This record gives sequence, C-alpha cells and structure tokens, in this order.
Amino acid sequence: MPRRYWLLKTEPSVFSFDDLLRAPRKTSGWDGIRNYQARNFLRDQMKKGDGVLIYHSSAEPTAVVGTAEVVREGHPDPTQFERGDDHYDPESRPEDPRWFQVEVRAVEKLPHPVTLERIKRTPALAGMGLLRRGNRLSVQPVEEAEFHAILKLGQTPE
DNA sequence: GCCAACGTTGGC
DNA sequence: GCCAACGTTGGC
Repeated sequence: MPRRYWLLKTEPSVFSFDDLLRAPRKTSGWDGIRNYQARNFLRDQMKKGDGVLIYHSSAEPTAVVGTAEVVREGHPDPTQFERGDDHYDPESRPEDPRWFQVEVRAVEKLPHPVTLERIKRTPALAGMGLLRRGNRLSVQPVEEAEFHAILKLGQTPE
C-alpha cells in the first residue's frame, strides 16, 4: 500500500499545531472526532507513515499550518469513556467502541501558512475537499499532488 | 454574530 | 422509511 495523505482540521483555540509541537515526542492522539465518515477514515484507512496536513479552522486566517505523520493507527478514542469530558459518549461501550482516533506526530511547521484564500486561488488545488460546497468533514483524504503542492506553497510567501 | 449546509434524532 | 426539528460546523 503506497503512502497516503490526509487533512486534519482543528480549531487552534482548542488544539493548535503549536500544541502538537509542544506535546511529548510531538505526538498526540487525534481525539474528539464525532462524525461517522471521519471515524471510518480514522479507524479503517489511515496507516502508519501516512502524511498529514494540519488545518486551522475557525481561525484568522484559516490555513494549513504544518505537516504531521500517522504514528499509530486507529484505536478507540479514550475520551468517549471519560465522564465529564466534552467528548464523553454514554452510549459507547468499551467492548464495542463507537469512536476512534489515530496518533499523529508533528513533522514540520510551514514557514508560510497556506491560507484557504490562497488555496482557492491555486488551480492545482481546485479539487481539494476543503473547497467543496458545505465542506464540514474534519478528516479528509488529500491527493499526493495536492499534498506536495501545499508543501511547496508553504515555503514561499504569496 | 450570522447563517448556509450539513448530520442526527425521533415521531409517525 | 420519511422528514421536520434540532444541533453543529465553519467561513465570513
């Protein structure tokens, strides 16, 4: 299986790329995803070594800010069992967990965040899921060419 | 803060 | 299984 590529959204006021850089071994469980389509990607498709773009949503500006890689494949998201946690799910049972996470390790902070606005203006990125109407998916696949195009844009200012 | 576009829930 | 009501996401 060739290496695949993904985009993970996060609100930086909750968990930013800098938070990931500061985490032990620059690694964190990507927890709190509560959407079945995203869950399926986390549980079934994201593999160790896959490349990840970290995207800041509800931010100023909204942008891809760094890259990461999958270091541990899908396993139950522990927050679903933690009573009192924002992501606690009383319906989920340990013997049949509903929600999954992967672990990701920060690889590189982009010298220049690639803003949503810049992505919109880049023809090679016109097919990205991020630009699709009503896009809300917080875990989405990215084409290899798109991944590399974002990295390249991130090396230079606009 | 607004609101369009979703996803989920639950009555029927 | 339909679909209205509701909650959430996320750009602006």
